[in-house]
Amino acid sequence: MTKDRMIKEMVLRAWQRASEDGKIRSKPDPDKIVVEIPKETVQADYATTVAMVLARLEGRPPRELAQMIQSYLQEDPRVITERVELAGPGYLNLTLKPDQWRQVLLEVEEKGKRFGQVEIGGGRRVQVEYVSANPTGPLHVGHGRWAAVGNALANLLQAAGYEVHREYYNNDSGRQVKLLGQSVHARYQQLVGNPLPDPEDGYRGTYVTELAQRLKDRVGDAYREKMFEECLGYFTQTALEEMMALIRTDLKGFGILFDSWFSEASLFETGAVQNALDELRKKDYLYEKDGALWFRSTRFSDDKDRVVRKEDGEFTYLASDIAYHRDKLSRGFDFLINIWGADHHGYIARMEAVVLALGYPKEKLRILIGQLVTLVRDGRPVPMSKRAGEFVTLRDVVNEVGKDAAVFFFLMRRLDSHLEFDLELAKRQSNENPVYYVQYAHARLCSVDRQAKEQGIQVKDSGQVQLDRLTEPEEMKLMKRLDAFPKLIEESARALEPHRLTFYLLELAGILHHYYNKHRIISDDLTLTQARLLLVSSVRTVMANALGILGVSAPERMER
RNA sequence: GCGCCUGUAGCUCAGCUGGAUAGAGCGGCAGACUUCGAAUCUGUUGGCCGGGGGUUCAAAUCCCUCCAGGCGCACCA
Repeated sequence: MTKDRMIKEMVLRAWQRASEDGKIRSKPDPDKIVVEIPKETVQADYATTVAMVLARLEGRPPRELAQMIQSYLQEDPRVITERVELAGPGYLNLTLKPDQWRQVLLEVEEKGKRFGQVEIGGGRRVQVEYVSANPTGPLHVGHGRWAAVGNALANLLQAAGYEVHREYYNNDSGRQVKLLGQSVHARYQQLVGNPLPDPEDGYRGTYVTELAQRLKDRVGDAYREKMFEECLGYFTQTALEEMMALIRTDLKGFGILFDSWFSEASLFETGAVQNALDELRKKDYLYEKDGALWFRSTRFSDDKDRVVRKEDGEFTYLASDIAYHRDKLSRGFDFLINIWGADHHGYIARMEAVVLALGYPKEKLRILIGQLVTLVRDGRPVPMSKRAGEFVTLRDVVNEVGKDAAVFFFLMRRLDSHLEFDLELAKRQSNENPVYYVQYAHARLCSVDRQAKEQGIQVKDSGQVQLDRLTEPEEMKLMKRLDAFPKLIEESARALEPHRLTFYLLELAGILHHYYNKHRIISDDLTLTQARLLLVSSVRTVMANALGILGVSAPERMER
């Protein structure tokens, strides 16, 4: 049980007994008890506002009630507190006995990699769909953000006791893919000496030429002078495969793995699109108008109805998206998470309509919208023009700043906050760079460990270590932060906000560096040394666990 | 015009499921290596939490409104 829960139950017992003794009229209500960690200027571990709440219920001054609750808290038979103080307008500030905090070291030692894992998921199954970039161009920086966030979120949910499935939805069908094939076809012709112009609105980046070059390497000039229509299938299919291979390679280089890759084209091949539309038709959610087929999404509070099959007989992407989500929903997940870029937020309403139309509660689908990324170099935004095909790719960024820095930077902001990515900062090897700051802390502790081994210091079994030798304020601070880790996992998972872990890591690293500079871990005092080695070993474990969830490596030494 | 996101220190941002005198990093200024790794640390500087109204014992946090920026508003993906 987490400490704040223990405190909460203490408060509840106090309320209960006050009520039984007739000191107050109101019956204990756990929902009304708030236990929180007070701000740092307050010298206490926990604070509760229960007296202020009671003041309202009882119509009496909060401080008077606080005093009364305080006396009950002090009488509590299961004493884990050292002090209970009354402060401000009616706060009760509780300070735990130091030994309560020291226990966390034994727990970290015992659980190791599993320390921090919680069971709020209860084995429920969640699917996270992220990146899902169109295979018509390389991944750009924004995709990097969704990749980092999606991966970290999946890891986080796993740590919180969910069973997680990661999926990439591949839009390998439709006009855009064909256009890619055509663009590659044109560049291919140019490469083999047939000056065919690029198609109107075609893809123009240098990657198109690269794809054409690969194709040429494979088939020579076999398709020279052939019109696109004659070899449409070959060019489109090959371009698509090459593009997907590039995307997979980039993601792998970024440390992102998926459990499955779902093909949009397969939805047409298996008849899934037709089946999905049939279901909607049966429910009277489809109708014909102006030669097109419409989904009655306004029935579910969308702004307007949406076309699923165009006048020319082609299906819109919405048709396959309906089929895709129907498929996902049918797989029995407890809920689905989609991570989309801000440029797609206009589709939320219609997707929610789809979920409802298919007969599922809206809560089955949680769409997270990520705001866009601005790259900054030397204090100036890096211009990105997709039109000219001159955007900075994810690969460029990873090559420049490294995988760990990129992932960490993508996770340094709340998802719905715009992200300014400073390339120079991400590369800097100093304390200004947050990712190095954290990794260095971990490496430093590994170094201490090596040092201890070299000096032949006997590492005792954690149960044998004299924990009460740990008395410095910095040591208490470290143990308190370690203790907070499982709760952090729980809250971050609940809020679907992996970025909280980066802030936690920065804070923990800060306390550690401070501690390291002020106190020597290895000294002549053997029992103290052993206690401190256990402490820093726990810090190291927790840092590694948190970094692991983020998808950032925890190096044992830093390259110098 | 409508919708979503954002607006907090010079800069980049936490805090937003309401709680005490609003935090961090960077920058600026002044310091610390004979030390287990100085890729580190210490001190200091810095705020009408975009403006206005409301709800509450209590508002950066919730509601309304206005202003500013980003992104959307397709029979494109």
